[in-house]
Amino acid sequence: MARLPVYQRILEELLRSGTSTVSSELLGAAAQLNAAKVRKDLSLLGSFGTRGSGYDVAFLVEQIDRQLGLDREWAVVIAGIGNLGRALARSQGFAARNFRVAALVDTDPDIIGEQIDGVVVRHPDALPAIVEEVPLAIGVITTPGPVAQRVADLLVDAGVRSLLNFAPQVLEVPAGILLRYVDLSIELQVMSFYQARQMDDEAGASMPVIRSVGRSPGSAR
Amino acid sequence: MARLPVYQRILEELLRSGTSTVSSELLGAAAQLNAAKVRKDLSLLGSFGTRGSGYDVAFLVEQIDRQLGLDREWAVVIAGIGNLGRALARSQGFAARNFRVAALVDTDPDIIGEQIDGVVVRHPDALPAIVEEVPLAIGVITTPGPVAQRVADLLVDAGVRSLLNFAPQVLEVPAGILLRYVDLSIELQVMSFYQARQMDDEAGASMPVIRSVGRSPGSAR
DNA sequence: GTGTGTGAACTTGTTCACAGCG
DNA sequence: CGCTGTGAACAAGTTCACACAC
Repeated sequence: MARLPVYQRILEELLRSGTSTVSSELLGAAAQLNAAKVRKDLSLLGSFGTRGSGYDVAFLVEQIDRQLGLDREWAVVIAGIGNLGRALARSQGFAARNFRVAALVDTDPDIIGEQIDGVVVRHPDALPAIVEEVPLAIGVITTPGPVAQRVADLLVDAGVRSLLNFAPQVLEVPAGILLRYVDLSIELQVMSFYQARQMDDEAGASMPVIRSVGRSPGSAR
Repeated sequence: MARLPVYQRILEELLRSGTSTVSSELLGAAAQLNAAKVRKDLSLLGSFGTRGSGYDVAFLVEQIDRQLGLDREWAVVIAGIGNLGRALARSQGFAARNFRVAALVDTDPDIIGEQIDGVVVRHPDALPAIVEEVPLAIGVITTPGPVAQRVADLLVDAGVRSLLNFAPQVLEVPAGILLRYVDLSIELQVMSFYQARQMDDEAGASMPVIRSVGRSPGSAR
């Protein structure tokens, strides 16, 4: 369920602020969804709530972590060390959780050998060798579009099972490989779509309907 | 509809390769969804297909562009000129379509004044003045989490109607403001969730194929 | 009383299947 | 005859409402 990471973030925030118990109502408010949805979601992890008081925050975090597979460490490889790849390599999003940037690859000889946060950039040809050191779980593609497919193939051949694609390119991967797109251009287009509709609505209707367009993390989100 | 930008990308690819007509079956295969879905989606833009032959690629692109509001230019402001903000400012995702990076803001005095692709970084206090020059449509938040809410408030006050948030922070905005999250940490967690399940399943038999595009949003997103 | 867990109603989105147009 | 457009069946996801545990 795509909402679990959202709950998680909120729960950790609560933990830091010293709250030990939370109701579905509260959690829902923070996640901007209703209490029933929260309860349904959490109930399918098991019955962890206490009727009358709510959920134990620390325990819930632990359960969600386990469910998300965050009790293991995941080795991440970033392919394409341009502006975006560099930014991601340094990003806190990886470091904060059990994701470790284990490898960086690029084809540019000027970039190979460079160190980013202690990880050396290597040539994609080294992927088989890299995998022998550390089994890579997740590949992040931040190359230009035209080479993205080739890179994806290399990563899959090297044994990577999940790909997160930032390149503006629809990729083909074998069945069984998990593929997600994070596409800036698509995000922007979706936004302009809603905004255009909003403007049209305002121009057209004599009774302007305030349309609160829902947020959506992940499915994205 | 969140799939329109995906169709668009494929259609433009087809245009470049000189294809002038396309069936729902083909488009579906390229977008990794079935033909019926494609037809349903396209039918609610109007009846643009020709029975027996398919859709005219160029015409379809134009219709989708109009529907997505890409026939107008959208002024984008990026708030938070760190690694990610810089990468996005230089990104092709903006330049390629009718999104123009009209302003960059940051609070760091060392960064203010810097030029990125011809746009000068200014202080957020200048937002009202910036809006007077160019009405800003979309705000992109690439600040650290803790200041994201403040920045969002500033942007909304300045008249920005849509926000794309890269900060690891759940934001609150007034009704009527469109808010989307692109959260690396959440993307990774979703991946590890599926991958963990996949590993667990492999004791069993099935190989689930999970593919997803964009996000979410939505309430997801 | 308070807040979970869950069946049952409802809504939204997807797939099927086929009539009808080019 | 091929492929669209669409109603009708189906599935998934969301909300409601309430019994019941604490």
